[in-house]
Amino acid sequence: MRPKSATLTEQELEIMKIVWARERVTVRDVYEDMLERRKIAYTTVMTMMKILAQKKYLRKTQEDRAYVYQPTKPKNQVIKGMVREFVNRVFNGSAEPLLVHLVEDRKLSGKDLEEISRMIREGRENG
Amino acid sequence: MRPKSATLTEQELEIMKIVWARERVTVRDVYEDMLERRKIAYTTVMTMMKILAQKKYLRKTQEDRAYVYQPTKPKNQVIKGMVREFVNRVFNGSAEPLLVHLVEDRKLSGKDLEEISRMIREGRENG
DNA sequence: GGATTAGTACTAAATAATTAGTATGCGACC
DNA sequence: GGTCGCATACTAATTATTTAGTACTAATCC
Repeated sequence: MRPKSATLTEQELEIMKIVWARERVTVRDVYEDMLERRKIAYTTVMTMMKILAQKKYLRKTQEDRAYVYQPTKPKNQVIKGMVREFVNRVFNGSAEPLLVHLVEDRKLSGKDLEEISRMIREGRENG
Repeated sequence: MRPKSATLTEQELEIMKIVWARERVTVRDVYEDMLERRKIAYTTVMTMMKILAQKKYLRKTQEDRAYVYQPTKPKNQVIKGMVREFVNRVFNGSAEPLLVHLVEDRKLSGKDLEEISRMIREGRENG
């Protein structure tokens, strides 16, 4: 009865970050990337990527010996979904309290906010 | 080897929200609150609260027949930890991209940002 | 051609998270 | 005093997540 994660799990995200950064990867590519940061088995990476393919986050195409994996959804879209899920779960959907936390935690300064609000004002053509 | 959650899990958070809102609760209080939103067993709530007590999020004191539970950590502090964990995991620690997503997703308007940045400017005594 | 290498599929085991059943005790009520 | 309701402790089952081993295949190397 445990609910399946509606978004990417921690390890899935780790892998997707690598895939998005390179666009076209083999299991080996991802494996070697991850190995630099921690001990992990090749087959573990393979299993995770198979799951990501099942979940439609990756598309695989046979190419020479190994499969080549590519993301099916743009990073932006997926991350936005994760943010939305987080805001819903933790803040019941409203973003202001999140913002307050970020500021209190010095993740954002008033300067950052002004900068971004200026960006918004200037980049508002299509609404 | 699956890593234990460093922060509150989904259901744990659900319960903690109720506890924070009331400050002093019994299992039954939480159970009835949750029942309004979904089907759940009394013992399930009890198990979760026992876990939260083990994890030091709750403190229980015998009182009459049932235990009374109280939060040990303020909501603000715990939520801040969750935000931090999320920003680290998803955005490698930097908050600006999160902000951009929030704005793109219409969770925040330029007006919201300006408002909050004004609040910061005015409320900056101790830094 | 046999050994080595790199890849995949299949299988499975460990742990975390979630849910809940059963047994048991204690006070209230009749 | 027996029964009922409510509380807890203990136990356990289910599912998701993470990790990886084993067997097999195909290409490569000597």
